[in-house]
Amino acid sequence: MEPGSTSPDSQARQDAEEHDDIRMRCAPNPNGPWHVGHARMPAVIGTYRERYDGWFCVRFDDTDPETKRPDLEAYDAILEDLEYLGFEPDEIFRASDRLETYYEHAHELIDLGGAYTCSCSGEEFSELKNSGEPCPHREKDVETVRSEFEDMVAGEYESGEMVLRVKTDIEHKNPALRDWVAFRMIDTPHPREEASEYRCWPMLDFQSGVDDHLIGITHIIRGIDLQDSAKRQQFVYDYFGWDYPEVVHWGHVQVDAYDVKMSTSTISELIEEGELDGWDDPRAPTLKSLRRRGIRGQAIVDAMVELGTSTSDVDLAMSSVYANNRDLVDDETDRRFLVRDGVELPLGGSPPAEANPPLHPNHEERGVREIPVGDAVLLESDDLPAREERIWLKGLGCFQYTRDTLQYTGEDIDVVREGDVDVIHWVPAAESVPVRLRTVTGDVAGQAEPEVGALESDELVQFERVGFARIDRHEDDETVAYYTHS
RNA sequence: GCUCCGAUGGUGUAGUCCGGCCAAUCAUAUUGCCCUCUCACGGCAAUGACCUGGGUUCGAAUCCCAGUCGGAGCACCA
Repeated sequence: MEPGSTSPDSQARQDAEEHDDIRMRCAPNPNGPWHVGHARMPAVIGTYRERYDGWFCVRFDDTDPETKRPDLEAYDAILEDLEYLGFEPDEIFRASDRLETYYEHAHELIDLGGAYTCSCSGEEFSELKNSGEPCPHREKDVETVRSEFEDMVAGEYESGEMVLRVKTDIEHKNPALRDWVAFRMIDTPHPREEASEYRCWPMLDFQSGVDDHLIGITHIIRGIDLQDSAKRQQFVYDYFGWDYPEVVHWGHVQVDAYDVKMSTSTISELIEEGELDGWDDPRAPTLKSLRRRGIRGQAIVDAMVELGTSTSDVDLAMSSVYANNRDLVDDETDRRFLVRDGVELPLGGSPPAEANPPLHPNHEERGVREIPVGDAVLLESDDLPAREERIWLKGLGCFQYTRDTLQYTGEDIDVVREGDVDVIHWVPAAESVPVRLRTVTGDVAGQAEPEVGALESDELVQFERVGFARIDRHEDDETVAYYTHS
């Protein structure tokens, strides 16, 4: 996979021929459940794994106990999100379990003359670095560096007092690559008990670079924000005589259809403030939310794979996820009636006592619904007929709106086929069940046909002329459903 | 300031490496028609794009240069 490649298929196929094995990793920072954008990595590497008989692991890069402090619940939340998408990692690592390994490699690097301890303040060093000048610590002898690094590992420095830098090229034309920090001191204990005693933590470029080699990663995909990482890590790989994996950088993903910014910290704050109910609030652009809305993980995965791996930023249209999902569920989803903000109209003219529309128009063998009609129905306000207008109540028959009453005319379906009578959905005013439909833009109240009150939790329905929804639960006074899409 | 990277319809993508088969693929979206007791599913059709300017060439979406626009890094974040 060469940088700039935009053809996942042809590229990966070519790569598969060059390597015995395709080994990839997904390296999340466990700071919360995943938002929609996070699905891209597992979608792509998971699909490649299946396609080329490869391998992938999840490696939690949790090496900053302070600024990017890991959330203990996020480790499992992320694995659940992964499962929802339909993938199981071949192996799971936590960087915070592997500190000793990083220390060993740091020692090795020091002995090779590839690193030095430095007590410059960030500001001081930055100034020197920007003018291409080495700091006085760069020429320390190996013995001193080794002993100072051991003191770092032993926790004998405070945060900010000492770092270990990789000796790269202080005059490199790209300032981003000059003598970068490999280890620093952090006073705050890691939230994981197993790692809480460590104070000397590796930076991403060191940790990730070492791990990618040790784990045998052959292909790395990462964001353009890390486009200098490979060049930085190359210095370490050169010291150790390692070959760097193939790298692809891709741009950021934006998702339309949401008011809420797709950012873990933003969503987290909104939940904190009570603006959102939780990570699975239908208004949140998270995987937990899509799951609760009844969207199949596969629909998301397919949409993500279609985005490819271009280095430019891309917009994911939720409509493409919805289109994929509709394709997946339409055939097996039963139809039901739901009337939002219903307006009650009395019936006259002795209509049938019960309506029996099919559960699915393309599958009559699945049977019919039983909807008692009663003396009055609810219609959506947009569907209200004009005076003397005829409408066809779906599954029931033709009615004419006369003197504030819907009078049954007993006409047959030909009036619809002739095209001058609109077909609309309805529910009985007396026996319908209250429904709260939770949507991306907020909750909507409605009434559904009686059988909806007995549907299993987790069942998907299509409310005719409204859209798909997942039955979430039945509370005392209402059924709660999550709107999937139209 | 220094350093990287990118630019095909509303969105995503194919084609770019190896110039002609591209008056540009497919999907989605939108619109219209057909089917239908749903504004679902299915079928048909329409709309709609190679950032700009130079250069090389018989020929450029594709190669070269410049510009414009956009993104990213230069953290003791990931």
